[in-house]
Amino acid sequence: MHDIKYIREYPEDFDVAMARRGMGAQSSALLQMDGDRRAVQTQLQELQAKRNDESKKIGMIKKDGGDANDAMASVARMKDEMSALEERERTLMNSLSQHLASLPNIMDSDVPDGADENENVEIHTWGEPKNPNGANKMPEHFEIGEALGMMDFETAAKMSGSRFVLLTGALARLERALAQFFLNTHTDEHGYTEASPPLIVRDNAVFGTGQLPKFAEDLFRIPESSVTLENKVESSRWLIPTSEVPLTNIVAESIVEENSLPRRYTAFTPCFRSEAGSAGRDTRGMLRQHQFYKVEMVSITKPEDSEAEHERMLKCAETVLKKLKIPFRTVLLCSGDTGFGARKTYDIEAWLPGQGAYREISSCSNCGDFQARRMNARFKLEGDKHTTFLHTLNGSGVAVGRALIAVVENYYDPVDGGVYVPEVLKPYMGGLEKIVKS
RNA sequence: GGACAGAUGGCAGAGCGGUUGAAUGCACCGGUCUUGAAAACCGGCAUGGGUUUAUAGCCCAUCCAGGGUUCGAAUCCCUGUCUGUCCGCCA
Repeated sequence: MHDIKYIREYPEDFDVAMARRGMGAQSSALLQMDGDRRAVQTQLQELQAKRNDESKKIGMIKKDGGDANDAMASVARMKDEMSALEERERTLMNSLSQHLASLPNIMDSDVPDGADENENVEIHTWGEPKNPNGANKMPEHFEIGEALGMMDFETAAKMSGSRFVLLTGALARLERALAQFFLNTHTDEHGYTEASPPLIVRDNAVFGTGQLPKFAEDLFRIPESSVTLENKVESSRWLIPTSEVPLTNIVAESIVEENSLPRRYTAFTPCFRSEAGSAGRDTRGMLRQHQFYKVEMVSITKPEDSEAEHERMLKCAETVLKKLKIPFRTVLLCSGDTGFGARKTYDIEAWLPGQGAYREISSCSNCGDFQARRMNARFKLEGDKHTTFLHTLNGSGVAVGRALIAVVENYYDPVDGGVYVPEVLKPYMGGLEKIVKS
């Protein structure tokens, strides 16, 4: 994990921005830390310059066969002071970086204030929810799936524990059909480049997207250790919690060509989450699993383009739900519900007749330059001497497991307990019209 | 898993422990020449940081990463990462 590029002038409202995140004032402490660091650095650099001069002299004297003892003694005198300064600089830089790494992203000014998800703001709705008030008792997806004999939680628990599911037959195929449909739509119609990324990543990748160091407990860790002569070195790799991680890290540590922007990637991958701390929530069914499939969209843009790209991405996600004819609503997350790395987030919530509620099926976030700073991802404007941090965005397009739930509940036929196949999925289901108990 | 070899600027590719941020070629940008183009010739062409009103100058750092030896490291030593080749195993 490298040092995060820090801000030199904190904007007046930086402390206000942090307060919206429930954090105390930061700017004066940061400026102080940075000032200290720079003072030490300047001192050190002056010494280094002197040392370099002396060393060059020694080189020249020795070349001519002269006596360089005076110059060597002079350098020797600087040594202690230099190593002390180096040590101090390292310490100061480390604490500054660590501090910066722990700070959340600054939210966009149009993110509404609010404590939690109850204060998110509805932007719009689409479609006619079946059973809008939950007046009629309608079955939930797990009741439908279990009755069909194609959704088996017990068998999955036997081999893997809780929060896993075994799909079989037409429901297993439905999952694959959804993924295919999403991917094809995003690549063929929305201009995304399909990627098939690694599912296991290193520390720095997860740090770059912001899940580390703060949210390590939400991830599945693969411990690794290598034994060296002196000691045992512990390290880790991580199962990706979302393909946002590998897709965004495509541009990590690089300076991309301006004319290659915006870059848009989509991938269909499993996602792994420990779900630590969510004990007791959504325990029934496959709404909240340790492992689920998701089609993800990631965009890399210039700063001035990220807002428009965010709206575009949201439309791409909404489009697949419209094509599936799943009623949904779109909400703008309030300050209390906006994630650590996001500047602004829209959630799309699909209507689930069995629950009589809208439930999250997609989350589209503009991260601004937050992730780019962490992973040092830049581009260079034509004619500009310096590089500029990119903006990164990610969105589910959409969660496959939850889309399956939505299809099962919205296309349920109470007459025979079957599930109609949505029109757009039929080509992927071998023309099957309806999933019924075999 | 075992045994070797390697990692240098956008690319290719030099580099004895000493004024090397780094030869040379290609690519790219600007100019001269030309009716225009090509060729030829001339010039420019990394990133981060410090200082500074300055994207002027000066300075520091960076030749995969982190340590070390040394007055001085791209060059020597150690560790890690990655790449290549061979062997073993394997979807």
